[in-house]
Amino acid sequence: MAQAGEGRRNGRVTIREVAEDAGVSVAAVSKVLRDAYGVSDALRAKVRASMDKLGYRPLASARGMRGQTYTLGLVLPDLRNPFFADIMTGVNNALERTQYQVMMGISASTAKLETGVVDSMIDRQMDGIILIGSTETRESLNTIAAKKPLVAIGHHDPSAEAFDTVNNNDQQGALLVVRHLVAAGYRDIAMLSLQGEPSSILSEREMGYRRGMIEAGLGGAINIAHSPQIMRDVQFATRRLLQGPKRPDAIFCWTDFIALEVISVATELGLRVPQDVGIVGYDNTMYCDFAQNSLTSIDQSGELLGLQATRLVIERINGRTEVEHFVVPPRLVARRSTSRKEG
Amino acid sequence: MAQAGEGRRNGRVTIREVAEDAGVSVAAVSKVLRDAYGVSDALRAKVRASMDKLGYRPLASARGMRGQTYTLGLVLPDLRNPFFADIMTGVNNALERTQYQVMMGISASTAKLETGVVDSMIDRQMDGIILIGSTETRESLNTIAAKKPLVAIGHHDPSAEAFDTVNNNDQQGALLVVRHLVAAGYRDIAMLSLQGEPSSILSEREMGYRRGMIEAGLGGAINIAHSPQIMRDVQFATRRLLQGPKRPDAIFCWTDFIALEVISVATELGLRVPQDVGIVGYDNTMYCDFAQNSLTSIDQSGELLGLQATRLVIERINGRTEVEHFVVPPRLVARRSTSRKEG
DNA sequence: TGTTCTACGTGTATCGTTCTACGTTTTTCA
DNA sequence: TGAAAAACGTAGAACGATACACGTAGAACA
Repeated sequence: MAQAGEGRRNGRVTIREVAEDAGVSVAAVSKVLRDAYGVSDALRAKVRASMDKLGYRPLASARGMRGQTYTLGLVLPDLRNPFFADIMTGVNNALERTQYQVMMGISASTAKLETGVVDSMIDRQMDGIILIGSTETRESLNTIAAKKPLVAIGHHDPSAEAFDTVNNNDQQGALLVVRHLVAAGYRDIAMLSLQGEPSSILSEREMGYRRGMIEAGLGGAINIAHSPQIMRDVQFATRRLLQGPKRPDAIFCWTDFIALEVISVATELGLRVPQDVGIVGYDNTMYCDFAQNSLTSIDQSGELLGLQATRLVIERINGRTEVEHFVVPPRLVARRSTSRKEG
Repeated sequence: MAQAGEGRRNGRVTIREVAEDAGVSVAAVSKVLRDAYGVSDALRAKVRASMDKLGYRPLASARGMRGQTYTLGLVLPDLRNPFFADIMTGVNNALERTQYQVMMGISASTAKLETGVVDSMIDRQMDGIILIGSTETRESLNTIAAKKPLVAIGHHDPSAEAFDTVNNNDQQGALLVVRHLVAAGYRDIAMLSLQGEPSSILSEREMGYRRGMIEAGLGGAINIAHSPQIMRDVQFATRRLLQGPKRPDAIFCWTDFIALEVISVATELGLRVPQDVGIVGYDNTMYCDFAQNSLTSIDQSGELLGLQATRLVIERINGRTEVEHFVVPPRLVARRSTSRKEG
């Protein structure tokens, strides 16, 4: 029914045409658009009717010039870890009834790329930014926060003032892992952590691991290996651990899919999981539940994290300035990969 | 050393300040920015120096008002399937040396959400759009293509004129699967396909499966089950297949992680893979290679698909109007989940 | 009836970039 | 050496939505 016709640019209807059609001023239409103060119900209805009739959609670029773009930026470390899908579900749920849209970018877990993605989100006038697993320094984050409302998921900095954080208690999560393994009879517990730019999540998990080991009187067995997120390197690091002089009888891996690879390597080396070696992951992603994996893992409620982060960033867009740090308790989900008894 | 100072809006440096600093006109700076015709090397160097000095970054909203935003939109069906990470790698490689940035959205495999995401990308003036696994009709896609350069990955429509497509030959892929299974001695081969809005990829794969079965003289054993992408439903559908009156001795699953769940259910039912039942996936994602899965799958070169799609969309942005349909041959990667001999 | 207040509408300058139309300088070639 | 063409640079008007500052009508109060 596009009777508008007038549309010059790509057939797009402008706010002017809506105003004309509804017989009101351009500014009145803008107010309806923004749910701003000073619009009667009658006028609102009239304007909405015209918008529907003409199929009007506000142009984000034009809005961005003076106001908001109603876009949030979400930066993921990578697309291979299904844990981020859980976070995304929470974000989408939080955005359900708002007029915000989320756009995602990938940082590939490097500060350089992350900076590039964040800068380009700022250039694109995103109203707020959610950063998952950031590897940037606090100063960088403060710089970003000075420009846009910022919430970091998976970044421990409880004294940060300029941006909010949303986390599970990673140190406690790692502690739960060690306690669980010790209770199951494992003693030489190694940890396989991520090599690369320092991340506060990982140092928290490593700290929790150390604390747990010391608490159990196993301080002498502390053994942290590091590997990049590349399969070849993970295999290499795992072989080194399992074929070394003092073979660990359990490996705590920093995330699930690394743990799955470790199971794979252990199996190929002729070791039985969980009898010869117990394996634990982190994030409790869906792959843990498959019978062939049955991987013990830590659940950190990704969906809740995403939901809270979104709430926080929108609150900041709406003017909140006091900082808020949200923390979820982790929960251990025991599966076959650590059940020595039944093995 | 931000000597600009003047910056009114959020301390942002504008093109005007760059021009002033470099002692040239605003339009000259714009030309440098766009690599446009009519700029001497000397001027270009001068302007670039000023941009670096002031830390200037063009504002996408302002660019969008008259020109391009240098942003591509990439729509993924979901974040749980690691196959899309491969495509993303290809996209990023193709964008390496350009000034384009990619922003991702999620369609959740439903036409309604997909439309919402695409519309919001058009509102945000993305210069081009890449759609993965679209479930929309050809008319919808034509409507989008009328507004923005469009490339569909994983959407078979060889007679489409308004947009390009990039695919692997899904029918042949499924054919390879059936031939491989038959050669390995399987006969009652079932297929587990996706339930939901019709997708051309799946109908191609189903077609290939049927053709393969008929070709092998197994037309009578054709058996296609459908299940949504929800674990509970996949489990239910798998049990129904494996506990039904005529138990298949092989199951071809439409994507890898569904196949992994099928292995899981089969194992829990006391069936041995591959002896009692052979399992095949599609996409050859990294999980296939894990020893505990060792899943036979079809490789469709996600990285290449992403690279080509990006090339095509940029070509369209630069003016190409003739349609191009790019097809990659699929390749079967045999693993233990179908090797009956050694089992 | 007049005054003040409040709720609601409107006109228009403005945001930062692109790009057209034109002006000026340099090069080419007979 | 002169004319034409090529190369380069500039001014300033758009683009579409926002939000400020203002205008107006009606209610409340005395």
